[in-house]
Amino acid sequence: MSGSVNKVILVGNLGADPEARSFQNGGECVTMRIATSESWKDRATGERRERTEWHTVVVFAEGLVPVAKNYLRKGSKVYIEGKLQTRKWQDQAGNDRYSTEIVCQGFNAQLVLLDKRERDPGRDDYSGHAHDGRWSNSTPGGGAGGAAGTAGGSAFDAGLDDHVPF
Amino acid sequence: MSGSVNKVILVGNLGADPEARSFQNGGECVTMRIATSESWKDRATGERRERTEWHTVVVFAEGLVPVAKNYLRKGSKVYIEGKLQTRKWQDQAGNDRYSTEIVCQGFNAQLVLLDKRERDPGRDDYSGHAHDGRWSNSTPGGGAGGAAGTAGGSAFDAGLDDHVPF
Amino acid sequence: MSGSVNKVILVGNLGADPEARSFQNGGECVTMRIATSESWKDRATGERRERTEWHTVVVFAEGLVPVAKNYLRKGSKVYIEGKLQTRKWQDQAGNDRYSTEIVCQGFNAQLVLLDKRERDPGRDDYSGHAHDGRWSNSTPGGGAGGAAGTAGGSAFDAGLDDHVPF
Amino acid sequence: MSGSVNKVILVGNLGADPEARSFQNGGECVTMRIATSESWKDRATGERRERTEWHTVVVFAEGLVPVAKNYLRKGSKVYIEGKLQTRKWQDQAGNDRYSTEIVCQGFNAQLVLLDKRERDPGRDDYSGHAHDGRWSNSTPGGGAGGAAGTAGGSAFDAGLDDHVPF
DNA sequence: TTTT
DNA sequence: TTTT
Repeated sequence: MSGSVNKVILVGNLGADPEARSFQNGGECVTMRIATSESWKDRATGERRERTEWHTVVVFAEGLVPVAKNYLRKGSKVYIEGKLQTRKWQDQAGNDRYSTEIVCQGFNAQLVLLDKRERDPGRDDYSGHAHDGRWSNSTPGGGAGGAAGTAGGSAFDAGLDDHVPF
Repeated sequence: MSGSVNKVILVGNLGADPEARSFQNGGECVTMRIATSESWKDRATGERRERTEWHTVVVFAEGLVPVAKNYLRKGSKVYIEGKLQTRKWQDQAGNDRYSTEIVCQGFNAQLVLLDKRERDPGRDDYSGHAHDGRWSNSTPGGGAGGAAGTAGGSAFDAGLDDHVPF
Repeated sequence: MSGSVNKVILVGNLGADPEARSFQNGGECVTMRIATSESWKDRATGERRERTEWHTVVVFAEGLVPVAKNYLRKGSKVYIEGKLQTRKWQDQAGNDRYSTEIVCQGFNAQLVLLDKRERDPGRDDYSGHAHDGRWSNSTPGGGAGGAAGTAGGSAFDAGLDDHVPF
Repeated sequence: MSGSVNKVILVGNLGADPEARSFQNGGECVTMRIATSESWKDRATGERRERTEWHTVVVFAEGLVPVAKNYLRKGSKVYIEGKLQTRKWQDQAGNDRYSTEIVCQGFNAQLVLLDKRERDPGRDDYSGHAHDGRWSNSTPGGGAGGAAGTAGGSAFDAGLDDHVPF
C-alpha cells in the first residue's frame, strides 16, 4: 500500500540517559524513554489532575544516533519525529507479546534538542535529520545537484548549483 | 509537565469495519484497525519488499464517533490524528500486559475520510474535528465570541481587513 | 471539500514580544513573529551556513490568547500548531497584495511553551489547547459527557479496564 | 538556531496540472496549487458555509519531482509534507513583494498520492520520500549500513529479536 | 485484517 | 483553479 503515512511527533523529556546498543554488523541504535504529560481540571472535584505517558523511542537513523548519544541526557527536552512500529516477541513462558515503539529511522525521522544546555561552540551537530552523518555534503534537505543546489536556503535563488548544504 | 506534545498522524486503510462500544454512562467509543505500509527495494536482491504495520485506533471524541460509525468501513482510507496511549491490563494468568493505542479524544483529534465513496448529498458530516457534534453551530475552529466568531472561516473578516502584518 | 488537512507545526523563537489587538466586539488576537532556522555545510567551501525563516503567527483561539499574552516574550521558544491562511489586502497604490500567516484558531490549534522560565507556581495555564479558557473544567481533550468525560485523562478509566483490544 | 522545526502538512486537491520547470544546471522543480477547505455552520444563519484555501507547493526533492510530474494531475488528492518558505521578489514597479510557499525539499519532505487512479502495474513509484530516486536501493528509511540496513523494514530483524524494551 |  |  503506497498511499499511507505513519508519523509520530513527540515533545517531551527523557526519563533516563539514552542507552546505546551495537550490532554485530557494526550498526548501532539508541533507546530512550520519553515522558509526555497532559493536565486538566477535574469536572467533579475541580482539582487539577495530570497524566504522564511514557514512550519508548528507538533511534536507528545514522545521523541521529550520535546526536542522541552525545547530547541527550536524563531530563533533556527533545522534539522527536518517527514512526510507530509494533514488535512481536516471546516471554519466558513462550507467550506472544507485543511492544510498540517510536522508531526514528530513515527519511522523515527527526530529533531536535530543545533545552539550552551547556554547548561546545566548536560543535554544530546538536540536532539532525536522519542522514546527517552519512551524506555530510548534501544540500539541506539533500536536494543535491539540482535546483535546490545553490540556493543557500532559498530554493529560488536561481543558479543554485554551487550550493551544497550540510 | 506542561510543555509536551503527543501526536500521531496516520493515513491508512481499515482492515475491518469499525467496532462501536457503549458505556454505562451513555458514552460511546469506536475501535478500528488501520494498516499503513512502506515499500522499498532490497539492497541485496534488488527486489521490491513491503512491510505493513497495524495500528489500533480508539475514537472517543464526541464529534468523531458518529463519523467513524457511519462512514468508515473495511477498506476505507482515512487520515487520523490522535495521541499515543499505553494501557495496562492483566491476562488470564494474572500477568501485566501493555497495549498501545492511538486515542482520538479531545482537542487535536481529527478524522478525515479520504476516499470517494457513495455519499448522501443531504449529509455534511463526513469528517470532523473532536467536537463537531457538540458545538455544531460554532465557527470553523470554534473560536466563538471573538473576532473569529463572526469571521465565518476567515480570521480577518471581523474588522481585520485593514490589518497588514509585515 | 471535506477530506482536507491544513496544518503547520513550528518550533521556534519569538523575535519580539507578542502584540495583542482588540476588536470592537470584545474579541482579541495576538500576533507574533517566530524564527526557525536550518543549517548545513556548504559543499564548495565546507563552511557552515544557516538560513533563518520568519513566520507570522496570529492567535485567535480563546484559550491560547492569554497564554500568548502572559507568557510569551521576545526570545521565548514555543511549539505552535495552526493552519495556513493567505490574506488579500490593498497597498497604498491600490494594488492587491497577499500575506500568508499561520493562524491558531479553533480546534487543532496548539501552543506550548518550551523554555524553563521563571514560573508562578500558583498558575497552571502556561500552555493550552484552543479552548482551555472556555471550557476550563473539561477533561483533557474535552470529551465531556461520555466515557472520556469521567476518564480524567485515561480513556479507559470509565469501565474500560476490561477492554483488551487486539 | 538549531532547535527548530518548520513543517507543513497538507491533504488537498490540485487545482491544475503541476508545472515542471528546468534549471540551467539540469535541476528541475515542479510547482502546483493545492486546495484545502473547511466548512462550518454559521452561528447566525445556521447555514453551512465553506472556505477554500489555496497553497502553492514547490517540489525540489529529487525523489519527488518525478512522482509529481508523472502521477499528479488536476483534481488529484495528495498528502504533502514540506516546509514554509517566504521568497522576496520585485514587481515591475520595483517594489518588494513576498510570496510564501510550501517547499518540498530535502529530508522530511513527503508526497503521497491518495486517490485510486488508473495505475500501471509495472510501476511502483507512485509516491515517495525525498530521495527515492537517488538512493533507489536503500532500505525503507534509508538506514543503510547499520542494523537497519539489513532489516528490510523491521528495525529489529538484525539481532534485535531478543530485545525487550520496557 | 487493509491497500498497491 | 480543486474537491464535497
